[in-house]
Amino acid sequence: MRLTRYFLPVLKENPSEAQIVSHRLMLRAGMIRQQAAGIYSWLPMGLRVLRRIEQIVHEEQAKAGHIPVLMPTLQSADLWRESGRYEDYGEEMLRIKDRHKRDLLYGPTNEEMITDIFRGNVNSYKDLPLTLYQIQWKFRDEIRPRFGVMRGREFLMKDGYNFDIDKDAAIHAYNRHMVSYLRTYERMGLTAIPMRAASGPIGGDNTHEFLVLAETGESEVFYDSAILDLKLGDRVVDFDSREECEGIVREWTSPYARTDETHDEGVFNEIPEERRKSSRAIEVGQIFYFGTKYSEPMGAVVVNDQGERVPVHMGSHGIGVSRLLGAIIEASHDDKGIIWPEGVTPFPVGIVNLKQGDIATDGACEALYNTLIAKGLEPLYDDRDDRAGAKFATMDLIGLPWRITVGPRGLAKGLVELTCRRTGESEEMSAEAAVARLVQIYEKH
RNA sequence: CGGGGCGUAGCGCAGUCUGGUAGCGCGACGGUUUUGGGUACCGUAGGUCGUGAGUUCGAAUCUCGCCGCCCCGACCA
Repeated sequence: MRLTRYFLPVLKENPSEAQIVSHRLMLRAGMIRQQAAGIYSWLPMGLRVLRRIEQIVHEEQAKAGHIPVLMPTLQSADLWRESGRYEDYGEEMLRIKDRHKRDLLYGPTNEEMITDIFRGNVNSYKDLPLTLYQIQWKFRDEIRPRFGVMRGREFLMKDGYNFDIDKDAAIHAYNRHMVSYLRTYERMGLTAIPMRAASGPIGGDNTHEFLVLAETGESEVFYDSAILDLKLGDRVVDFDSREECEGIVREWTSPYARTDETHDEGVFNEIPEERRKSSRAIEVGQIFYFGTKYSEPMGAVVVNDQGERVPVHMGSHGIGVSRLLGAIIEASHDDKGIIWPEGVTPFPVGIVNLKQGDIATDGACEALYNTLIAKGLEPLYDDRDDRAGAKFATMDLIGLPWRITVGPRGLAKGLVELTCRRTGESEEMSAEAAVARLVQIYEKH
């Protein structure tokens, strides 16, 4: 993409509405604009990252054997009356009436709807296990939205629902989700710690939240620092294997890690002191097993291998997709701007032309631009007629992990400069070598 | 919802106390200059001062209502 043909409205100054760093940077980097309290438009740069995150979620869900669907944002109140949550959910649920005065609501979550789909179409244990998920906009009418997309009222969420014949099978689904979530966050460059949590309005006993450590987090967490050393890395996981999933879950849930809601000072104090940590953290996902809480009242039953009608065991699982942008920026930025991890960056690399209008630099940039596209690494090419300083400042702000600087000085020696946003380190090399290096870096992402 | 604050040009702000018809910086646009970290100078455009009513010869400024936004708290992916 050429910057002169793109839509990237960056701000030099901090908008007064934004308090925390991720919110400020998302506004300044031209990613989002607020339309109402807790409701945002996504501009091209923000949308690109949002789509990257969605793509990673989809890919990891597919590996775990989960099936994508898409349910509407508006739901009939009748479904929620069946589960009893229409009354229970409270003011946070946005209620709407259509022209026939029928009660609708903008879905804050979809347990009822997915259960309705299930009960109308699945009758036999032979169709289990089944896990359906979607990535869809939700609305929760927070009393006080804040922190930009981290605590918006409208938010994009991956929500998934597993249907299993019994508790053992459903626990495997729970474990499978934990493993796939760990992989998902890792690919986004995040360290997300699974922590025993409280279940809230979804219900159920078995639940973990995934938390990213950050000073601006809304949760207070306590953990054994040993958990930070755990990595899934390139490990190939057989998601059908109960033993393997259970083993990974055991490994990740053995070190102490809890939110303040479930924190136990006594158990915590048994950890060696140097590993005893507390911090603020951002919740970026949660998984639940809640058994037959919805299937029983809503009649989601299947016939088992004995010919008996039994309610299915269910769980649900969420990833805060739009919130993740904020969480990633909170975890990865400096005083100049955002630093995107390679896995989610809107563009893999930026090209800075230091002398726009110069035949040699323009030509070198064009060639580099086309070569990178041909390699599947679409660059953001700053082809504006502007000062070097202004171009560098924009690149630093929007946070592309790599930058290639092309100027007459280097070109005279046949060299360009490859700069790492995270470390600030630069290296002069031929354009071919820079392309080869980038191809190598992005092979993993 | 309780407490606090704010609403003036795209962004950041001054002007409000003490009424006289709107200004600064950045940005945008045009030029000259400059050219490896937001260059300098000249010029141009852009505002029904959130909104409605009232007071007044006259309201960004005073009064009342309404709307919106931000911060702290309780609540939440």
